[in-house]
Amino acid sequence: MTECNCCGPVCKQGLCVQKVPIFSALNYEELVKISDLVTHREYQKGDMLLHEGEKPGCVYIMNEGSVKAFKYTHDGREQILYVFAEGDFFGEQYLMGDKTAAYHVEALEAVKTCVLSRTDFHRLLTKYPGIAIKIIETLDDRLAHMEQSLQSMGVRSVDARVASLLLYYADIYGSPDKEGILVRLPLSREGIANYLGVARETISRKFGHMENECLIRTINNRTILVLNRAGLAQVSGVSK
Amino acid sequence: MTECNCCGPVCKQGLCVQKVPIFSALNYEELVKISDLVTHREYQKGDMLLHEGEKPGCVYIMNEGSVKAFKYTHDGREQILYVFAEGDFFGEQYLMGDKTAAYHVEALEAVKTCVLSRTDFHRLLTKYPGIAIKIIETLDDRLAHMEQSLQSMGVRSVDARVASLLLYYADIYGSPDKEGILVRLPLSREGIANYLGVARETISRKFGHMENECLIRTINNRTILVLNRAGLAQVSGVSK
DNA sequence: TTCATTTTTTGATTCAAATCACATAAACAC
DNA sequence: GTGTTTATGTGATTTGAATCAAAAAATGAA
Repeated sequence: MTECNCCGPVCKQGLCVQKVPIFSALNYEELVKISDLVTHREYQKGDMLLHEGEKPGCVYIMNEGSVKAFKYTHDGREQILYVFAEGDFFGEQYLMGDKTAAYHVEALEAVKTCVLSRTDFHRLLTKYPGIAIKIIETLDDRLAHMEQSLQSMGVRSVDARVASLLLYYADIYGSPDKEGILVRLPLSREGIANYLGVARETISRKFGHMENECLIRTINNRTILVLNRAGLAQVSGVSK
Repeated sequence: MTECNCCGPVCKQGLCVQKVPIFSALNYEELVKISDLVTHREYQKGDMLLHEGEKPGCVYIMNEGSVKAFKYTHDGREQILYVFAEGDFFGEQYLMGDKTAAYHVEALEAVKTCVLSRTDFHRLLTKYPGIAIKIIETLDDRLAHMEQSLQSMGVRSVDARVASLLLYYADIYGSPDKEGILVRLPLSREGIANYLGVARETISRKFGHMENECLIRTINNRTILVLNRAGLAQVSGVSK
């Protein structure tokens, strides 16, 4: 990890905090004030931003790149809980009480973050209730997403879970292409397996099966082409 | 559902909103003010408080009894997401944007709630940032709990999941007894199955197995005695 | 109490995914 | 490029939980 000096006049011009939805309620002047409170950090792929059990004392706001948040299960496997990308934030849990981080956070690629100290963050919330409300909204969204995941995990078939994850990635990371939607996956097969809580081999087999059914085409390890979005949606919604 | 008139001078004496952790940052006068904004509702077992897809326009604060929040999966099964009891709140998601309820909420027994309108709630958040911060904390806790559940669902064996749910119930609903911890379960076997996302029969078998191992004793359909807490913890933590 | 209804338990069978054991391919460093 | 390492794919087998089908208990009402 390296402290970068991208801030100062240059950054304020671009106003990196502008990217962050939780600050969207603020006007330009307020954003400038917040920029002053923010420091920046850069990480390489594989670097740890946070370890489970630590007490970081600051909020991380994702500026560039993506990270995975995960825990190890008792039998030593990695369970991925979130992938955070540009505009997402994490670490707010530890600012209030004296809680420690509930998961590890590791860079999936080169990453730039904006960092706000515990005290500054707290002060901001008190001064600008709009930010707090934005955060509540974001947390509610995240919660809704977790609820959705929990529902998938608990009840739906693995086929459905894989299909619905692919649809989700297609929506957020996909770009239209002549034959379908080109999707750069944020995670490897193994990562996807760890996220869905299934075996790596199972993902291979499911992808293979979907390819036979002409729902997708794998381009390389990190890229797939969604050929039949409706078909995937069918699989994701109708458990067989 | 019936509107109750328990409020007025009598309620203010008892100050029902006092029970609610999200208002714990406030002083007595502030609590009294909020009491004025709150209306009360009562429900019978089986009554619906909220339907998925509705836009209720108010926050529900649990005063007495318990409710389950659930969705139906595509294959028609019920997936329970939460059991809310005294002091919990829900419905805040719908106050911000124009979102609709993400789940059904049904009374598990006789229930009393405090209800705050969308606008009053919003006004409170803006006026008392402390409440917003409390809510952020609560949502973070809830999120942490979901993360935990998601992790269990995805990776841990069913034995471990059952054991960890029993431990959780023992901690929040249990009372010490000469032989162990007496636990009144908030859900039936079927409810537990729907919460964990497994078949009802599987819960029966797991309970039976745990009884053979002298970890628990079933008293009746809704009550169990935890005989060996450490043993349960062992099962919950060590996947075999 | 007794009866009816609902909930739970138990057994037999099926099935989907995990695991194990490699083969193959892709990514990366030099 | 070549070789090395890491990631992915495939087959054979095992396994744990779902499902199907009744039986037995518990609960609730009259």
